[in-house]
Amino acid sequence: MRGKVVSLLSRLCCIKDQTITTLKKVTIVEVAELAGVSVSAVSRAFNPQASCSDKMRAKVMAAAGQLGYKPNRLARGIRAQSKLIGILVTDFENPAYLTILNQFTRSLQEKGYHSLLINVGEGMSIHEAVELVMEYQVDGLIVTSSVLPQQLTRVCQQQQIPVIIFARHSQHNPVSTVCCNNIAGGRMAAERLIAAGYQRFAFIGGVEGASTTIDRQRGFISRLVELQQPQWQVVSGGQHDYDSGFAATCKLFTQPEPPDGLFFTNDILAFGGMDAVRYEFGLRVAAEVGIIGFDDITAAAHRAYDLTTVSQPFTTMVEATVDRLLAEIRQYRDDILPAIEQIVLDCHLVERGTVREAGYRCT
Amino acid sequence: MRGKVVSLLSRLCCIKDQTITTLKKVTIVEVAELAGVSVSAVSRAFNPQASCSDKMRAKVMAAAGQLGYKPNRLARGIRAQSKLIGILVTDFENPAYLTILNQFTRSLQEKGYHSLLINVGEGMSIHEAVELVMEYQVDGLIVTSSVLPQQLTRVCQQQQIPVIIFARHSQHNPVSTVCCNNIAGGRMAAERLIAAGYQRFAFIGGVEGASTTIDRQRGFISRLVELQQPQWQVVSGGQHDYDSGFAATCKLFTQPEPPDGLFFTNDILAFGGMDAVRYEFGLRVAAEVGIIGFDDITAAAHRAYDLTTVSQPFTTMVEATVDRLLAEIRQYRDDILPAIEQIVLDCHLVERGTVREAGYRCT
DNA sequence: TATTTTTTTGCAAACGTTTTCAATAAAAAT
DNA sequence: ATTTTTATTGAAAACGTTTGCAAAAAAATA
Repeated sequence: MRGKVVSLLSRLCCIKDQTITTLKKVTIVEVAELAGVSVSAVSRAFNPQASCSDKMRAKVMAAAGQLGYKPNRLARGIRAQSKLIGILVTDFENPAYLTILNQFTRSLQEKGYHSLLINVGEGMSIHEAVELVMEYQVDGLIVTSSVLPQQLTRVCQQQQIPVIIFARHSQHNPVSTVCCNNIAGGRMAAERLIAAGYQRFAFIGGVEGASTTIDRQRGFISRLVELQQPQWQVVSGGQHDYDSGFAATCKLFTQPEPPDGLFFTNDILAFGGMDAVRYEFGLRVAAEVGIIGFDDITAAAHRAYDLTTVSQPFTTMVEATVDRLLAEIRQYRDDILPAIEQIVLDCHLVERGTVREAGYRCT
Repeated sequence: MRGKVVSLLSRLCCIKDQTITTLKKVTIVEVAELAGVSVSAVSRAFNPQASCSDKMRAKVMAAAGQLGYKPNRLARGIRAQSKLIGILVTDFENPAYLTILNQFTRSLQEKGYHSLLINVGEGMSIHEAVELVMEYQVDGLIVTSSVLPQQLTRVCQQQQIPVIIFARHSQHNPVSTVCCNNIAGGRMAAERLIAAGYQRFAFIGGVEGASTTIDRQRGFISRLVELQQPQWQVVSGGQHDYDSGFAATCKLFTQPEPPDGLFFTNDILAFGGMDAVRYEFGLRVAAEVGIIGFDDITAAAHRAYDLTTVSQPFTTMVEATVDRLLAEIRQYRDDILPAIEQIVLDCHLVERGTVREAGYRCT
């Protein structure tokens, strides 16, 4: 670590004869004493659903305000709800997840919940992550971009902790999921590329085995086959990043008969592929090679890319996830076993500049 | 919300005569009973620093394992540490913050702490955010890309909650900070652009008033002045995003004598500016217009941008922040009042393709 | 072996809330 | 005015841990 450190000798305030003056934490009992009411009254005054007269509430709030009382949510959490939602994230490469995190945290906050963010990856398996959030007594769990082993969904169910899988689906696992119609998205891409008259197609995946990629590929290929396109291939970049897209595309274009209609499983890969096409092979994007991505991240609209892509309705997906999660929390509280819901939202193609116009006839 | 919902009627397991079979949560007392020891013994067995014989620990762990016991961190938190760190984030536009969040969460997890992520913005003022994390009894607080009102630092200090400001500094506020040497970064940019022979300079800021931007601008301009450059101007994009950079640059290039050496306060703005320069005005980047950004985000290395930029040492900055925060937590625990440290780390210029070679002489 | 020191253990009291239950007060109905 | 119903309150028992204190056990010393 290079750089310099400026150390200020002592704080401006709160020092008195070398000892620290700490403000003792004010609790519910101090408030009760000052207000001249019982401890339970104070508790009720702070809980909207509890039975408490307006007069009482006013008296308590006055005392609380005077003392600067703030409830201890940990203590509350050991009897009542923690108001904590665990959010499990694996993919920190795709900038879409910053947008998604923004929306999750905001939406949860609006509804009085807060986010315990867990980074699952090296040093933290999904198993450990689930155990961890359970130790924190979360009221619910959101799993993004990965899938939960069946054993873990069972554990959550037994503890009555609802789980929603975001942007993945898992057929054999009894758990609610929210994702977009990836198959339809793949079909749109195929149709658009065919309409533009491209003839040799390629699907470029990222991490192998992701349900999203499998669906997008399936949709893409099935539509190609339906429309009698004989020439297509499927390759995998390995990772969900720019370099993987770049490298996979380089490989494609050193073949004897390179493709001319490329569909990438996400925008980042598409950026890599596009840059390989134009800068490494000197081909004209759209005119000679059509490119479609998936996600519609912010940078897809940048002039440097101007990427035609299948847009995922992230905002509605997040909203649906939060709504569903809170609904399941309520149901568990009312001793109803929530049904499993697999919510699939429509995606749509955003036309930009990386695919030539439909109706193009090659000579 | 458009799309379809598939509802599965009932879960595969855990249903029995229309009622839910819940696994009662196993607590420390069940473990104690099974192991035939006291409750406190179990507690100590789970706390590494507590005095507990190996034999006892083994016995307890066996019983705990058999019952599937997991400690309740909320209950623990009301007497001991919560192991929760509040992370306040305002900027969800800049993809750098996804990287930063990745590193913060990972680093904290490695050290046994976990992240309470708060989205401060509309609906959640910084004031509310601080109050909120205090209600959750966080052991420490990290504030990214914004500055804390002095009143709030005092509150945290009184409650013995250490705070580190990340990527900002505040002179008049007694709080530890970690950032890079933004002034030096600005000077590097000036030197490099001058060396390449550009002559009319512009600094393009984002949100007004950010300490980082002020420093970068100050460093840039002061070096221009030192090297006797008479022509420079300062403009502000308003936001920290692509469109602001694009728009600000368009304005610059509709002046009678547009600049030819551009320094943007971050990479996203620079992307916007660069795209304006080449696609809107048809100028050649580097050859005709030099562009330098700040941050060195992933996309700066993409071939489509290949942006020369001042690199912030995010990894070391995060590490320094976490180290310092945990050190202050220990100090508070040992009744030492932590000193205020302002850690400033070196940044460096990453040479890419948006500035022509040094030594260029214009005709 | 007898004594001192150190380590390990259990008991019981916190920690700051919520919640059940019964009692009281207020309102509504007779 | 009396009874019934409903809303509000307080006392005390949870909730699942940690921790101070003292007793007991083990280890070290004489």
